[in-house]
Amino acid sequence: MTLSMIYAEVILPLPIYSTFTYSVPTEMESLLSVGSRVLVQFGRKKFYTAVVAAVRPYPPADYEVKPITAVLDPTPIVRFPQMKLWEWVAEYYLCAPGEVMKAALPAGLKPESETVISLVPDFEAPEGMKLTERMEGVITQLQIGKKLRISDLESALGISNLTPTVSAMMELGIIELHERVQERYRPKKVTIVEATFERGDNDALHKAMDAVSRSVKQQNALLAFLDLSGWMTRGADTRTVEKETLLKKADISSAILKSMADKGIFNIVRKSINRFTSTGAAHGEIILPPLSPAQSEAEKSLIDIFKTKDVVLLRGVTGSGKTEIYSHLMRRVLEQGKQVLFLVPEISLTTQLTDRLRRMFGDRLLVYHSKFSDNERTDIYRRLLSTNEPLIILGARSAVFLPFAQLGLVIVDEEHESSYKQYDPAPRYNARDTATVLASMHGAKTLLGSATPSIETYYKAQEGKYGLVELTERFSGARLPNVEIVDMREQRKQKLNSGILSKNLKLATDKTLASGNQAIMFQNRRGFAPIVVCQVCGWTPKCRNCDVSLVYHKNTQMLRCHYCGYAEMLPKVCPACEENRIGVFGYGTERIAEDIQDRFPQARVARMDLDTTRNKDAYQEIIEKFARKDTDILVGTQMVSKGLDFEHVKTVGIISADTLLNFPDFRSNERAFNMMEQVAGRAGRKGEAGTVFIQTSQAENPVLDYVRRHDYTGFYEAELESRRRLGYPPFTRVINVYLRNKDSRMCDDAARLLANTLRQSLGNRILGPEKPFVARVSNQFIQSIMIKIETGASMSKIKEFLRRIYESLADNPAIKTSTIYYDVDPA
DNA sequence: AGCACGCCGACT
DNA sequence: GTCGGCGTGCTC
Repeated sequence: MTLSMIYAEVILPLPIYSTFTYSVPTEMESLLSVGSRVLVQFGRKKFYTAVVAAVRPYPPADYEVKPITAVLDPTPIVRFPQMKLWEWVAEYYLCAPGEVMKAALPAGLKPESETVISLVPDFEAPEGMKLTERMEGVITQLQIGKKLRISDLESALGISNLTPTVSAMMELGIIELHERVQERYRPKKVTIVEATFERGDNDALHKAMDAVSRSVKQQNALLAFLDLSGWMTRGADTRTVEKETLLKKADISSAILKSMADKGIFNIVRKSINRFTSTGAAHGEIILPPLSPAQSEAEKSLIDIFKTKDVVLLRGVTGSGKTEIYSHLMRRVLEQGKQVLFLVPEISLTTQLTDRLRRMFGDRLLVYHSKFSDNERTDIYRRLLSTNEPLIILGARSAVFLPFAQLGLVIVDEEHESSYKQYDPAPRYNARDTATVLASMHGAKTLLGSATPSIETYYKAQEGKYGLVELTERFSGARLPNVEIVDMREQRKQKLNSGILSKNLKLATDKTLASGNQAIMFQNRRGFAPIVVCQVCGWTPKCRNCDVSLVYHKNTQMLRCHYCGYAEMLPKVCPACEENRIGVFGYGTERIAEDIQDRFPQARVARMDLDTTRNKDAYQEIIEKFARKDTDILVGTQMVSKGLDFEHVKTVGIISADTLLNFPDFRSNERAFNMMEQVAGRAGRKGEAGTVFIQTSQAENPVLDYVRRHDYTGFYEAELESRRRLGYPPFTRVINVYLRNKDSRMCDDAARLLANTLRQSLGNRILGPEKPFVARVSNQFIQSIMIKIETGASMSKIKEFLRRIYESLADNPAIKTSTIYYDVDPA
């Protein structure tokens, strides 16, 4: 060990609350810095990709270190402000740095080693060596498969733990192990068609023309090629066209190109797209539709307020045209040569929005979300890493972790959306709040947009911490929908309703359909019937893994758990009493769609929920069909409430508001108000106002009246007062502590002990423990404790405090066997 | 998270 | 007696 040796502290993609130190071999020193990706051996055999968090000139005092195996990239893959953001997330959301790393990097940048097993080439068994049945099995498999992972062997042999067998066989010298590190990322390859002659070589071109004169298809191909390559118009470097594009344009098969290649007109080559260099995207003027006077005034105020505030809330009623304002701001930022992060909830990343932005910003727009393949995400990551050019990144939650070079603006649309909060797995971060931190690290501004801002955000705006701009009118004179609260108790008493439909909603829908318009029916529950019960003995089916009732799905005749996905057949007779009297009650979207079809036999009814949008394009298809007016009535869950623009929707029915209003947590009112206001916003976005019918059996609930009057501020004030009284956010910060144990008793004990200990120092800031709504998931029992902390308290002190408490209890068997995790600022 | 090590019950 | 299950602790 030389004196000049340096040491790297690295983050491993594991849920471990510390970094690990490795020595840096001298030949790697110049290649490595903070943010570098390295390969390290961790434990006896595993290799992981790690990221260098710090470099130090001295070794750790109390243990030996291993050397770094390899530096994986010539330059760091985590930029400096990004690394700062990782640290902030780990600190604030009480999670391990490795968990942040996992969320932040696309899988293509995190190769892991896998152990593969093979037979020792010329192994000869000594006389009388007896092998176990398992060993024989392993040998047979390896003779077929040559090199296999342990997990492959386990699944092939149907055995769960082969490790001891494998070690024994190693001892005997029958098999050997290898570590195989695989970079999963494959650069994208395209097939290119290239002219064999130079541009300007007209002789050659004419020769080619002659050569194809006897085939119409080949002529088409050549003409299409000249057109696509801009042969006559563009610069001299245009000798190539993507094969795929050419085939489409000329409407030919690849056999045609093949024969032209044989004639020596084209070369056909496979080539990996070089995306590590700039594509020279940012050229040309950005043309945007002009803003209305109200929008343009809002834009002016935004720019003005940004001079003094880093974060501004834009509250604009649905249909007030926030997207146009965003576009104009984004253009300004691009023109300053800076980048924009445009965050939207996952579900809003439909082509409706992407297409619109694409038309405005062309290839200055990059889209990033979880439906993309990992290779595509890795591409975008590397692309950003390699460039400083002004770009807009439109993305869902995880886009906050991309390697921005110089961010000028962050926009968080629908900032109140709870899907910005990740719950499982860790890091349990809120992308909206993380994005404002990211912006401040870049010295950039943040714009939060919503029609119904979260209570926390609006409070900060009221307090002057954030700026505030409000748009109270809908764009182009559209009016806010009328809202009618329908008391279903009254309907039933007077027998006005037909099943789930009140008379009011039924009549309005009839009228809407008759006038050639459309309706949306909302129900916040999927499946056919959420309640299944034996009418003789009261038996009801439960999930075998989770503590919830199963929901009946009619089209598959299955009972499903909506938490873990477990499914079983609906039994013919009750398993408890063997009577044939199992009844199904309540309404999910599946049943509502069926009912609606019965009531409006002439209407074309479609359903949109998790079950009908499982495959990749289904969501898009349902929306497009509805937009084309090929569907008259759309029945769906909250999916129908998200940013869809349909001008012919005249009637919206909220089939039952009751389930929305009865959630047992402090955000229940807020969620209900937002949800109903969003759904209502789907009605009458152009021209005359639509009507929204809210059916409920608690018509007197004040939340409904605020929705009826579209009175956000009234709702806000009432809700804020109740939060103040009960000590909930924004007056405190909530941290939920969860304990998980596979033994129900142990779980209870550990939770009680932890809660009592916390209570000793924090008193009535501690609530619980209690069983969460779903108290058992995947065979693990869960308990939760709520901590309400003063808003000013420092996170590092809280973290330290929780760690101390845990240490003091670590010897307790119930605590020791429980998994404890935290959810900071739960959604 | 893996993975090794060490302690207990059900089989040749 | 051994094989193979599972609980516990460590990894730079």
